[in-house]
Amino acid sequence: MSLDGPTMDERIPRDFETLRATILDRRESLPKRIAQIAAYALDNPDDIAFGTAASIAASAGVQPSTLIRFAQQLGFDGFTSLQQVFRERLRERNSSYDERLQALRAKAEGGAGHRAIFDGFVAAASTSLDDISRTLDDAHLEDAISLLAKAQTIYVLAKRRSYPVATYIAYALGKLKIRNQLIESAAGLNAEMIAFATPADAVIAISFSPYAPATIEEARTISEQGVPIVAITDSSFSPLAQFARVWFEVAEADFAGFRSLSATMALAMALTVGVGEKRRDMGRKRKG
Amino acid sequence: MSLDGPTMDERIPRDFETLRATILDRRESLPKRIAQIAAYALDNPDDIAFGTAASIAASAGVQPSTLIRFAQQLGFDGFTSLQQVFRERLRERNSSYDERLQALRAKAEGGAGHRAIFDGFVAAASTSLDDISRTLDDAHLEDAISLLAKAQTIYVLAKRRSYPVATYIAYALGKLKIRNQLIESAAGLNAEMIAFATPADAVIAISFSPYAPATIEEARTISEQGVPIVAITDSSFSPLAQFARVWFEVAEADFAGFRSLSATMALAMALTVGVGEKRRDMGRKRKG
DNA sequence: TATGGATTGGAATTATTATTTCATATTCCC
DNA sequence: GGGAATATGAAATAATAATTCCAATCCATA
Repeated sequence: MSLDGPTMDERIPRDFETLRATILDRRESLPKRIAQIAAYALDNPDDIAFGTAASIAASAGVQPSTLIRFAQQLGFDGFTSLQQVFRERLRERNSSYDERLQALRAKAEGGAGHRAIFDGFVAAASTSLDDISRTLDDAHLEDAISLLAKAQTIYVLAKRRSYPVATYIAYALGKLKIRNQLIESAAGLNAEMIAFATPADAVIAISFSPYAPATIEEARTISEQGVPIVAITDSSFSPLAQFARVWFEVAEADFAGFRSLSATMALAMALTVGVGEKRRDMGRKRKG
Repeated sequence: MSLDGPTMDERIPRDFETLRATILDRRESLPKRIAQIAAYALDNPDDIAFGTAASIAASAGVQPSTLIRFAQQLGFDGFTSLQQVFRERLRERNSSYDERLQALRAKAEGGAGHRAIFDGFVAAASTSLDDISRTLDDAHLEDAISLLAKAQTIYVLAKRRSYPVATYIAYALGKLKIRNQLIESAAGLNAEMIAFATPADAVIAISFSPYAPATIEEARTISEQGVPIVAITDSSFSPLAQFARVWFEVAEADFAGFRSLSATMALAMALTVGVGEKRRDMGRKRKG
């Protein structure tokens, strides 16, 4: 009475991720040889995309007919339509990292419309991330996190272009329930705010060339009070570097006169969440 | 005497880059139809990798036999072996990009130290950028820029996690000498600020789930005043979307509970600089 | 351990696809 | 402008690959 078959309303997977999920889901209930080809398909998706039914079957150690049964069991009408999904997957994943960046840059430079601008910013952000993940020094990261984790209050100091990073740090520290103070210029009370900082506190200062004079001045003042500073800046000649206990050099790529913030943001978040984690560890040790 | 043919020592390109160079090199000396398919091949390498001789030929506007002649002229013995090169390219480039991100994610998940946290944020940012550059709709971008370029004042509305983006937009608009107003909560005068906005202005509103109620309320008020809104949000169900004239869906990857901002930042910068450019064009037309 | 149903292997068949061929058109050189 | 060499189009042919079919095997159940 019950008539199974392709006319049933079982949805046939159109994209690779759905297909993968479907296969994983049914894994247990599949016959031995079908399961064998299913495993092969998930392990060697490229082979499915490029091979012929015969070659794939041979590699997986089954008969071509089994491969077709596998496809049909998933709701496709044959191997060919199953293969389409595997090919689509390769198509959609765009070029290798380098090719991708090259393509973006080319589009950004050659292209006419506003899409080119967008591509330019994406390329700049990618380049910056690439760069920082290669150059970041693990030891500096550890040092900075230790230093900040010990602070009673973390002051965050940044102006102009770096200010968005500062606000994100303040937001994240707040969510992690870490006492912090964003030094903003709005009310003109910076000097007073800074005066409260003691050597038991710490500062995250962010400034890039051309360095906002106010940031540098405030960093000087605060370091003279004996408050340790973690600096994020763009060169070892940066005036910030000389006041800092630990400092990071972050090279952000720019486009259309605006530098990316992606690398700085990633570092800022790592510092923030790192401090949060360290604090939890310290709390546990003290109690335990 | 001179015996041309496949036995000559002309090297047949085995990898895509060599092939590309070879084609570019001979471009001038190729017959019309062969040149036509050569151009098509370099412009649509994916089609060559997956299509059939007939389908490719049709897309390129030539006969299948021409496609084969093209392959032979490059030293291959037929279309099939030429196609191999295009397939190999897809295979290789894919693994490199995937492996890259997977490696980062693996390090982030497996790694012990704080470096793992950092890698996690870099991976999240990369993924987000990757994603947005695939999904961003060019037409929406154009619409949004046109709309904003016409505005007398651009209001920027964002709270909490989105606030850093808003501050960067405000900074960039300021540098481009475009009149703008950041709607901040500090002084509690938001309602008064918003009341100044007219239909001749425009708003960039940014909010992600969980949507800050204040942002939604302010967006509603301002849209009821007839001020057009460009929204950046994370889902078509977002309450922001319903008030917006144009809206962008940006899916940011997250790590350790904090979402990346890299994709949103890239989009924000593209909008800002796009508006700056459009304004300059408009000014030139009016004068000329 | 017999029996029915599901699963599998392998060859036969059908379909699709690459390649070849040949007539026609175009180009280039004398 | 004429003729040879080259290039192109279109259909015929050859090759390759997908699919189907049926007999053999396996497995669970009575």
